[in-house]
Amino acid sequence: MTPDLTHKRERRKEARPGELLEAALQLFVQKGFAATKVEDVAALAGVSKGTLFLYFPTKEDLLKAVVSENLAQHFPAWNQAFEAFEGSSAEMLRFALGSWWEKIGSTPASGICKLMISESRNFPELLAFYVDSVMRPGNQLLCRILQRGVSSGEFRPMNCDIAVHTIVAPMIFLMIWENALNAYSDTLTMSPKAFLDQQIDVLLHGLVAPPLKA
Amino acid sequence: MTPDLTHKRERRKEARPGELLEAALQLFVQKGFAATKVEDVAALAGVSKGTLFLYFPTKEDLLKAVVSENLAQHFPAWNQAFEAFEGSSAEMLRFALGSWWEKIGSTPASGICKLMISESRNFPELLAFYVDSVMRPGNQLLCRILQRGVSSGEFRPMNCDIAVHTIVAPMIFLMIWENALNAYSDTLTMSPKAFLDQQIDVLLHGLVAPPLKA
Amino acid sequence: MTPDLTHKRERRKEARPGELLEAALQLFVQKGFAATKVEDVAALAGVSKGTLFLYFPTKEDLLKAVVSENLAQHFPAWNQAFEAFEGSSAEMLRFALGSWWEKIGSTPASGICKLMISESRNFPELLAFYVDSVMRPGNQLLCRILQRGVSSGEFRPMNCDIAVHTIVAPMIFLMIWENALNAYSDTLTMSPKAFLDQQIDVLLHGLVAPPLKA
Amino acid sequence: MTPDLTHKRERRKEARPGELLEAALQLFVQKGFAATKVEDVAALAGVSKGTLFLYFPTKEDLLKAVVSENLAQHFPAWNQAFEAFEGSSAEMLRFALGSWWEKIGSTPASGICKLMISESRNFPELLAFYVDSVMRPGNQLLCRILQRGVSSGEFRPMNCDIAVHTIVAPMIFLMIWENALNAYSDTLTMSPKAFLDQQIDVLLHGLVAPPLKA
DNA sequence: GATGAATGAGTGTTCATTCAT
DNA sequence: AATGAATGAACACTCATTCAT
Repeated sequence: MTPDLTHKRERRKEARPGELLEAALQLFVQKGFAATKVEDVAALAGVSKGTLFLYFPTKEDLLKAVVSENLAQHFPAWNQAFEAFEGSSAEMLRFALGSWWEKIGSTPASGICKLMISESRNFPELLAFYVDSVMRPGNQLLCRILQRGVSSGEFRPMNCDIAVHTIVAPMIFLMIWENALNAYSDTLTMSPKAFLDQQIDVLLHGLVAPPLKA
Repeated sequence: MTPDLTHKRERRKEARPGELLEAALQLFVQKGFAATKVEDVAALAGVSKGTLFLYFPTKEDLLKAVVSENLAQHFPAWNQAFEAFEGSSAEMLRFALGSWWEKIGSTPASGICKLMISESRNFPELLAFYVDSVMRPGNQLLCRILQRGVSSGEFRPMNCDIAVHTIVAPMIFLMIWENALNAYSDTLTMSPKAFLDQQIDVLLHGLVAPPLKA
Repeated sequence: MTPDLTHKRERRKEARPGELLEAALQLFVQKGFAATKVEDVAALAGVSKGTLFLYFPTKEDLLKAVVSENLAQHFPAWNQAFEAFEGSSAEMLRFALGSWWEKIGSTPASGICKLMISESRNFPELLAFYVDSVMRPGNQLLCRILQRGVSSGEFRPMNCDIAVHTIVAPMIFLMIWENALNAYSDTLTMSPKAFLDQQIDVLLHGLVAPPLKA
Repeated sequence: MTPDLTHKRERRKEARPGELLEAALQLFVQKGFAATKVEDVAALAGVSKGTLFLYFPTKEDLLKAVVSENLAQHFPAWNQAFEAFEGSSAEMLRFALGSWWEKIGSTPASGICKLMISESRNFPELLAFYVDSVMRPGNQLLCRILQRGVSSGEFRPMNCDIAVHTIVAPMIFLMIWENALNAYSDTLTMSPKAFLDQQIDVLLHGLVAPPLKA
């Protein structure tokens, strides 16, 4: 009757793991790992409980897959962009944060951050994996941006390893805001864009007013 | 030594809730609410499972008590200190962060932050309570500090409601660092003090080097 | 023998609730609701504890199902039989009690009576349901039988609403005897049939000897 | 101050077991043995949980005491009344039921009947005790009344052992009515007195109208 | 004697995982 | 491959009983 039914089904079959991972990410971020039922994940993905176990042998394996599947394939491109960038270091920083917001911060992938915060101590290997494949590369990239600015004299001298956290903190803040506080959004509203803009401004120029030109 | 050990039982009775809350805070922060067994909380507090339920009718009530008991007796004193403070606004900001680090950031109470991030969506009333009794008062105090600096001309004009988050982000970052990442402390080391110092420096003066005096 | 044993699983699925209800009836009647463990019910039905909860969300729901499932499909047929009956009202009464004994009194369903007596005050809604679907219809049917006899002059005039209880009391007595006292059957023996026969005889003719015909 | 305080306290002390038994009877009848908490019994008696265990080593012992304490010291007097009775056997029957209603049926002691029905199979020794000290003596007394009537020609010949149950059934019916159905009293109303009167009338004279005197 | 804080065995209920269909 | 009925280990919570005060 429907000539492409078999085709559709095969497509679905191949899409299954992805749909399950998507559903799992959403629920794990929302309720936490322990409080999420595999049956709910399966239901959200539109399959039965048994099917989930066809693709992921245990709930913990599902978690691991959720984390590793969502992890930044972005670094190669970002590193390349860093090498090719021709503007000022301030512009580069602005570009980096903007790109991060577009690819990660504003997407469901930002939930991984909350997930790691919540579950890191229950799954240390997962944390190690996350540190190695996300935190360290990310910090290194930012560090290189800062050092570029310092070398060129655009930025003040600084301990870049520490200063990196100054850049990272508001990113984490935003991801937590999006994924943990939106339940209370009636009174807690904030425009991420406006926040990011002001944030970069403060980062670059500080809170202190410049001395009046004499 | 302690001559009134005769009333051991009664003295214990008064100490119990506190000991249980301490144990619960530790385990809830470490493993999350759902993954923590009430029996483990009781054992860590040195009592039996039944005893816990003598003081907290349900596990959820225990969580609520953990959050509310650890919250913000500090604001009255902090608000007073703000009124009485006589130095510059930059010094006031430094003082505020230092005081926060001493009373909260470096203590087990900092775990509440991770706890709220992890459980906010499962317990919206708890989040509401936290927002009302911690986040809002805290933001208001910081906002007033910023406005004081702007009014006196010490700080640049700014949207203080947004800028507050710039102050808060590294505080949250530190609390998460302490309570979520310490499992990986071998490679992730950071001196909170050094971070805070540099953080305030950047906040005040920005990353950009000042123009050379002509 | 049974060629369709291939669908064993599905056939079981349909049989499960019934088997569980049977087991629950037996144990609830024997030990009481509170003193019966769901695990024992499940074991008696030949399934695991978890399976029981697949069919009945709580122990209390199981109790409700036990009561409602065992109730009074008999009234339509009995009412019909009443309309069609052609003999004397004494014969009708004899027939009614005999039919009740056959369908209810001598079967496990008679245990519902003890169950209701024991649990009525803990589950008032259950009692309401029982009153509405068993006691009231039953009393009404008996009342109509008595009124038929009074109308025809076969029975003495009487307050039928009260007299009904005179018919019902020995029925309850028998059901209690069967379900509560059989543990002591060594010394407490009674032939229900003989009791019922004599009972009807007394009901019809009384204990008092008829005056000698002069 | 109050000179008889010590006296009062001693009186209370001696009254304790009785108050506890009274409370236990009420709650056991109301909720069943298993569903009754010893703490509730103690509270209803106005003492603490610990005190109850001072008088009754276990909950089961409390049940046993409740049953045995409430058991008929009435038989000696009743047996005596039987010997001395001078009226007709019909009058004697009427007197017996009236006396039973006054001393037992209309008092909290009637709850023992429901209690035995509910718990007999969980506590066979208790049932044995009840059968020996209540049921058998009671049946024997009634049996003798019936035989007296048969011997004198006042009653028709009958199998008294069976006929006894015909007398007993409405008594049990009344006790159950009082102790199990009163939760539904809105629609289930019945005057015990009226019921007993009509009951005796039917017992003596039957439902069947006497043949018209020719 | 009286109390009530403490205990821990016991029970209702959940849910990750298995496997016959 | 997909299903969902079945399982049973695990956990929150209860309550009879104990015992220090």
